[in-house]
Amino acid sequence: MSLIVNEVQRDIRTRILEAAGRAMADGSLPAAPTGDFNIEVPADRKNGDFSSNAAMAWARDLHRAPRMIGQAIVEHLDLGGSFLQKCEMAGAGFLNFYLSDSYYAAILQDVRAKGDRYGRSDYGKGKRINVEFISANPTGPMHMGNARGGALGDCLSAVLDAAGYDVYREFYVNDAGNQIEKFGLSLDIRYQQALLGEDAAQMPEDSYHGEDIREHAAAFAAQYGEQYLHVPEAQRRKALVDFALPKNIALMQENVAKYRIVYDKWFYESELHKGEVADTIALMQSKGLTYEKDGALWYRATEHGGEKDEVLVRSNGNPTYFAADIAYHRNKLEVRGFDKAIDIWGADHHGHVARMKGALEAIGIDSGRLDVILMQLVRLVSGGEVVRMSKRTGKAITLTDLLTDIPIDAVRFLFNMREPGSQMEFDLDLAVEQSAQNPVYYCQYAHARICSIFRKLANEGVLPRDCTTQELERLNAPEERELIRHLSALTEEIVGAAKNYDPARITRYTIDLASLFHKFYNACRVSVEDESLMQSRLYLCACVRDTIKNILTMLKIDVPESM
RNA sequence: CCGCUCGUGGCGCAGUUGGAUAACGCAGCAGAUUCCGAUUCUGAAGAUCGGGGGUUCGAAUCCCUCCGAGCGGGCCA
Repeated sequence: MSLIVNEVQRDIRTRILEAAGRAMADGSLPAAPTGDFNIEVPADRKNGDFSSNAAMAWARDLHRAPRMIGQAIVEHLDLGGSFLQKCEMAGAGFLNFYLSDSYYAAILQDVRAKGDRYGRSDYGKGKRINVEFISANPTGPMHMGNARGGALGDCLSAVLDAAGYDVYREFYVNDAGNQIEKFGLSLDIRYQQALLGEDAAQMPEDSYHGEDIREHAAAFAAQYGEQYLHVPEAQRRKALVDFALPKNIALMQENVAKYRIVYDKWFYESELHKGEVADTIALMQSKGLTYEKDGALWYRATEHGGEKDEVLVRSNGNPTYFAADIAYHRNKLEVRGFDKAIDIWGADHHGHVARMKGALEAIGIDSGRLDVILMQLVRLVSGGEVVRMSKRTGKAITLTDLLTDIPIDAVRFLFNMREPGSQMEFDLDLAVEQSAQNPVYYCQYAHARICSIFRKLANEGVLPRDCTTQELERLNAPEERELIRHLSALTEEIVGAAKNYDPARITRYTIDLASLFHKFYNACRVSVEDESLMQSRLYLCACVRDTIKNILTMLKIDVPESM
């Protein structure tokens, strides 16, 4: 990856080292081995475009005051043939480097040359990553946690893809185990109640009490009448589950599609129960990781960092969710051979993380290959107050409700404005607002405004043309420089978002880009007499337009040319 | 009781492997502009970075401790 920003940083590093070498050679600095140092972008632009702490970092190695070392480096520095214009020492010994005009022109030419690939990199080196997200229980409607998980998981996947990973999106369908039995039981009782009256059967405390269960049962009763009342219980429940589960899964797939998420795979837990769960349990037994107690099979978790031992197979013979999950992760990392698995879970599952990783280690899989992103829950806010129930249905707000009320663009963007671990509020009023207050609208508007400039000038007979480096170097107003510097940071920003599993960096980057564009727009008129300057500014506009388009397209958000 | 996550102006939040005067937006105050698309800009004010200790040239960031919030600690998932 030949990023101009990275090249300059590497260049600064070698030039500092060369200068230090010369200073040591002529006795300005004592000759001694020196440690590591940083090149960074200072928070305050007054301190240069790049800054190094070399003089401070070496103070101890060389037994000299930081400022004295810095002075010697500056005096021996050779900036010939670089994008660097000058270097000054400041503060406690910082070496501040200033970029030359040619750097800014080079950035713009780079953006245009890369076109719709600008921002992409090969940082991830094609490593295969499985990102599993949403993975809602198919026993009921999807909720707000699934909404955030969907926006986060899909945009994170997009970011990882742009950073050069081979990304595989996966939805884990828990269509087996305890909760399915509970689902069948709940449907069964509602079915009997539907036909025989409310008193026919009692719903246990821990069954599913949602209205959706009643609706499924009623639909089933309407279709089959009483014919299932007199068959064995197990057969009746199976028929009910076979009736309702596909409907729930279909609804999930419908919602997910509306959300613009395309999964590479819907992985059914039931597939694992055809052998892999048993194999995994057998593997654990063969490794001596288990023992029997009270008729159940236990895993010695305490010997692998756990706080207490865990049940793998219940005394009734059914494997636990934990056992299936071990098999599932073994499937991802060993059977299918992904380099890495990323799971997005609700924060309430955090207790499961250490258990899961411990179990992977115990069966010989490097637990570092599993990363779990814990996501805090979301509260919906409207009119400054927390909203719990849907106004229309009077029931808890589902993902379906959200997607019918709020534009998908807003949902995808706004759920990615905070890092996953922070608990956030989702402002329903803001999400539908068509104004600069709404961050998505603000970013889309910047793009539309640029398109409008091109349209207007085209009507006047002005068509954009290529610009020479000298022309682009004329873009030296502070607003133009800020904007170009921000453009140059995109690739690094995407890599940073990938490294930290935090797509919020990209939404923030885009807001800043739009904001810097508006500042430029107000300070520097594009349509001016000076043809050469106008073309340079059009060139900059095109770079901003294409960059916004690249990002929004990456996040699967509409990029309107007018609005 | 134990464990995990988190505490940054009135509100919402940024702060990368420790770096320069803790950034930005909203509300509010004073003013300018209202010209390519419904704006935008400038200035002032506002923070003991939850409290206290420690590590060092240097801490919002790392360590300890206390306070507060949220969530966990099932043969639930």
